[in-house]
Amino acid sequence: MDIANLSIRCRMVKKKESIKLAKQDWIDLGRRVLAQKGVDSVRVEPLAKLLNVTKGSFYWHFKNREELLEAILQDWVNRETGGIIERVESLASDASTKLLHLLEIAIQDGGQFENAIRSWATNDLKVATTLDQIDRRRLDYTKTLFLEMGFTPFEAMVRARMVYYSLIGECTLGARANRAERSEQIRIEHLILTRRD
Amino acid sequence: MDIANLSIRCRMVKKKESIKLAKQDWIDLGRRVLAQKGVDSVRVEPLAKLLNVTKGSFYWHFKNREELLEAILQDWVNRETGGIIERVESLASDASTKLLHLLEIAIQDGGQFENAIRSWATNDLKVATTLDQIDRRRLDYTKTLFLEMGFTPFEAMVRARMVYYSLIGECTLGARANRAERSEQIRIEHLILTRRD
DNA sequence: TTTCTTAAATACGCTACCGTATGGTTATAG
DNA sequence: CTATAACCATACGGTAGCGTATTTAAGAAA
Repeated sequence: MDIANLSIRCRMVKKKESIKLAKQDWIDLGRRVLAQKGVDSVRVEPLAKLLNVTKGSFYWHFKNREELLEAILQDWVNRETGGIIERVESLASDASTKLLHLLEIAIQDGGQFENAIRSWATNDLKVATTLDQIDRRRLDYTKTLFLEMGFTPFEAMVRARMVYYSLIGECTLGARANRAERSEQIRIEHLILTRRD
Repeated sequence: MDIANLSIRCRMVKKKESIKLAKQDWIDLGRRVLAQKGVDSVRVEPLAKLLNVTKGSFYWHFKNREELLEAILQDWVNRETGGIIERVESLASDASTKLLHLLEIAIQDGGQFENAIRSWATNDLKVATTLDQIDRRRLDYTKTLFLEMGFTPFEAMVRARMVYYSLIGECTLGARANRAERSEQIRIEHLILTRRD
């Protein structure tokens, strides 16, 4: 995943016969750079170079760099809505199985993008509150699963946090181990978290 | 914890009668800025301003910015060695109690510094491998605790990861809740993780 | 006191990036 | 066929930060 590969012009036809860019093209590229290099690397001139245009283009679509960053964040929120939770809900009926699916499918892109957002959030209050809302929503959902299993509210919350910590941890430490081992690990995690006194 | 408060000259005597800086002074300040603002904010001229000197001083102590960053990382490794693990070992005798202490004392500064290192590691291979070694050491230690409790190696490893994920997660999501609730949460986590079939 | 060493100031050139102003090109509506 | 809007290039002035070269100051050593 070289950063050079990010420069693929979407909607390009031939060699010199390029089509006009749209706002979304900048946002998409910005999202990838954010995921790989962090916010501080999302800069307009380098982005323009990757898109094979000059920044004249950028400043037609955006007021300034800040506006792009906001757009990237908003774009993430939109993608997140209707994400994992909905997919899990559509896959199973009982809470325990839903939890298992949650553990299985949560990590998709290795969490690079989420990590980038998290570290971005430490220096930007707006991002922090946005991320906090997402976290809360996911935690609440996970908590309901444990509530459905009959745990008390407090026990459900603690377990929900442990699930969420596991998911974040997997991203943070990077996907380790092979598929088979990971699958077995998930089975045990699921067992530990759903076991009663 | 304003960043302005970082500029306190250590080893300053009077008002204009300042003593020469040492390499460590730059490293200390660099570490704090790293924790609060991330690697990309550890820059020599701003640092110099915070220390009330010019960068002429910096380039006497360090070859370049890179050398400071390496020093900060190494400084962290040194501090880490002889850190939490040793303290836990000195506090208790049986594995289960050690685990409880580990859950209690692990998060100290809110994990800001560790978070900064983790996000730094995504863009720097040397940092990544260093961090990986630390992670491995901590995971291995936690695993031995579960082994002492009689779990199988695989079960011990999974549980060790869950512990470590919880610790990282607490840092990542930021210290939430009050002391009492947090204490109760730890008690339950400990229970969940040590319970057998 | 003179000399040597360490620490810091000053001045400089250089690069990366921001944002603006202005003008050019292309597609398309009338 | 022309006029307008959308899109982009070019050129500019400005700031922040890197690293170097040279000079200055102050304490230790001689």
